[in-house]
Amino acid sequence: MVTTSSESVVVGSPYRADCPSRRILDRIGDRWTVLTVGALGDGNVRFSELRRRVEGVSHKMLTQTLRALERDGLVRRTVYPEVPIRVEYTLTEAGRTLREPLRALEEWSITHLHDVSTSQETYDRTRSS
Amino acid sequence: MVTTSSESVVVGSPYRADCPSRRILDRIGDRWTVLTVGALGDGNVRFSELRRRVEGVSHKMLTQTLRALERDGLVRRTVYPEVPIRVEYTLTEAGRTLREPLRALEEWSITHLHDVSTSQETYDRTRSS
DNA sequence: CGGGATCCAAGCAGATACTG
DNA sequence: CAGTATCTGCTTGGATCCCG
Repeated sequence: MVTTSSESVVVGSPYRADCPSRRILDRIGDRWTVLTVGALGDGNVRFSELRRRVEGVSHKMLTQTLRALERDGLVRRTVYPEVPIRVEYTLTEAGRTLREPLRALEEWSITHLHDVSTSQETYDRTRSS
Repeated sequence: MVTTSSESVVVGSPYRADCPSRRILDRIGDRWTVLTVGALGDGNVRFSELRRRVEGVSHKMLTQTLRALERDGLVRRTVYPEVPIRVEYTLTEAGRTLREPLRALEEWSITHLHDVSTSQETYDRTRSS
């Protein structure tokens, strides 16, 4: 449990349960969030197009993810009342700044893909059988 | 950095469901993984100490996270057969390289903490009641 | 002390159906 | 086309007990 002392909480310690930056980490660390932000790129992207780009995402999950991102102020939603209706999503300024750290993570993944796989295989072989 | 061919990214397209880098992203993007890697820092850290540092993590989750990290080759586990037993965890070389991108994410969170909260409040106010 | 195994509740995510 | 709502299965994760 959190000891509620009168001591003021230091901002930069996400290991504390009460640190709000943890909530942010949870949000942006979400699987579909990472992929959606990446898929948005620079331009305005329609919902259906986004759905095609982020392979495997369900209708529901994409909607939820976009709502959350919009609520966080990272994505702007524009509705064109045409028939049929057209809705486009685009990253806000804040949203764009998020792309850097995410891309860094992505690059790390790609760089260490092979090593990690190898390590996993070794680990599994020395454990099973 | 992955060499891209012409316009579209070849290897680095985690939006495809079959791309293995997605699995990595899922793993390292995990809530406890991020916090655990951060909590490990530079030194050798005991299980119980780790549990204390990563506030809120359950016994089970910490174990699972550490197992996964060990399997990925990002964490080394050392057992000292004393009484009582002592087990220390430390980041491997590969594990240390992961800290940079994760720290970038963490910093982003801290930097944008206020903006995101404000945006959320505004969003909620204009929707409910 | 570290950690595996089990049980069970709660939250998450997919499928489906319906609206503007 | 974009989005909401509901229903439901399934995964997740916490609590607990036991073992080395």
